[in-house]
Amino acid sequence: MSSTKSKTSPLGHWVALVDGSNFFVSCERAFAPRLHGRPVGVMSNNDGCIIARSDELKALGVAMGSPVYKVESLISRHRAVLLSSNFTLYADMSRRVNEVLGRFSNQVEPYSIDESFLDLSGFTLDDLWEQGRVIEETIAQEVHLPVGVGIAPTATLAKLANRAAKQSQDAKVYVLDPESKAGQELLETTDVGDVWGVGKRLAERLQRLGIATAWQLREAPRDLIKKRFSLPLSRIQLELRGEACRHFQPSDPRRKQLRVSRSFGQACYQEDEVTAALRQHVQRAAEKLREQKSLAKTLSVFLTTNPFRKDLPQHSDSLVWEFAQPTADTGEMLAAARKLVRRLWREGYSYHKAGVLLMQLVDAGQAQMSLLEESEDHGHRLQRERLMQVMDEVNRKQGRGSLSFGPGASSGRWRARQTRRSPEYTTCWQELPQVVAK
DNA sequence: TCTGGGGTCCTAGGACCC
DNA sequence: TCTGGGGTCCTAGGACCC
Repeated sequence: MSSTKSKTSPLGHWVALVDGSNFFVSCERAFAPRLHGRPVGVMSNNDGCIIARSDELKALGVAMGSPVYKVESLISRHRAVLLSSNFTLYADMSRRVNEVLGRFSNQVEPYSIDESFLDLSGFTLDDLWEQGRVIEETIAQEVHLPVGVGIAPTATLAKLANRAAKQSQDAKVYVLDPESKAGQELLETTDVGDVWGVGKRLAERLQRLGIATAWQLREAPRDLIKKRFSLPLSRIQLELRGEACRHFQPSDPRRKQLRVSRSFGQACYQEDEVTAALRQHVQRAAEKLREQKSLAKTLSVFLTTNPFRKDLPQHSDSLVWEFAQPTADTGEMLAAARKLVRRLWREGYSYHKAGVLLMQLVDAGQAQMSLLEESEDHGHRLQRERLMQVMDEVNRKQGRGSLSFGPGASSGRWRARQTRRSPEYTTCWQELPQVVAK
């Protein structure tokens, strides 16, 4: 994660990966003590499948991604709790974790909602163990979340260290020194498919060549890997050897594309229902775009039937719209999306999901406006920009969707089911936890 | 009845150019 | 009998991630 390719030394380059254990479930538990000690799961957006599991739920054999209807009887038999996902809460908890991490390093890279990389260069091996423990304890005390801390010379090794931390019963912290005996043993007992960046396909190809463990990948001839595989795997091999290839990313990179899509609560047969869903998605996408101060050159709309329903006719398609000029104007995007839906729509299919993608994003500040733009158009554009600002402001203060284009979105078949959502404990005044004195 | 959503990077191959 | 050889740019799709 630094560009220097120095050999590992106790005082060298160290990366920590801090990762929330069963993150979504732990966020729910932080505000609901009744959930401790019980099997708990968090469901995907449409209450469709399980996307987070407590240890107790894992122990019951409920797999990641299981469709809810398939495990429902098991759930009730064991008095397990399933909750709808509450991403507003999880995002806020994630922010709090990163706030704490900022005290331990001036290089913190949030990698996903539940994990962050930290630069811990300069510590000795002993100090690293201690530092890891302090990080873990501080987050437990201040944010009430359990985390695992993996520390190693490179990001790829830190991922493995993090796995080891989680597997050990009590520690929650693991420092991986790849030059040590213990380090070698860890790599020897790790399946190559469990290495970060080695998916199912690559793992199969590697196994056919007799490369079955992380250690064997590390020790494989460079030529073989370079010749037979892609650049990413070649980098992974170097990272396993302790040579950093992945570098710290700026703390808040602008997305290169934005997507908003949802499965419908119930299948939709009417074009106007799907259009209503897309209207919400476009507005949310435009909001995200303005949040990161970008403009989009193109917008794409897609819709699809339910691929699991083999008994129904299938149709899925997408179309791209190119704007005359890069834009972040919700109205302009809605108009484009409407035209695309009209062209995509086919009568007689039961649609299951629709979404919008904003692509070819450019920096709003540096966007090159057409030199031919008349001053009248320019005035109009500024007016629209102010309108968008006001809308964003209101929605930020009053809650998402308070102000929107077109009819309100409170109902409709496409609305996601969210039957068991927890309150927004930390981000909404109306839903603050209440303490009752007796 | 009921199966998530949102990203990134890389590569191959076509179109086009000289 | 003989039918170039590179470049660059773009896009679709694969693979992977959480």
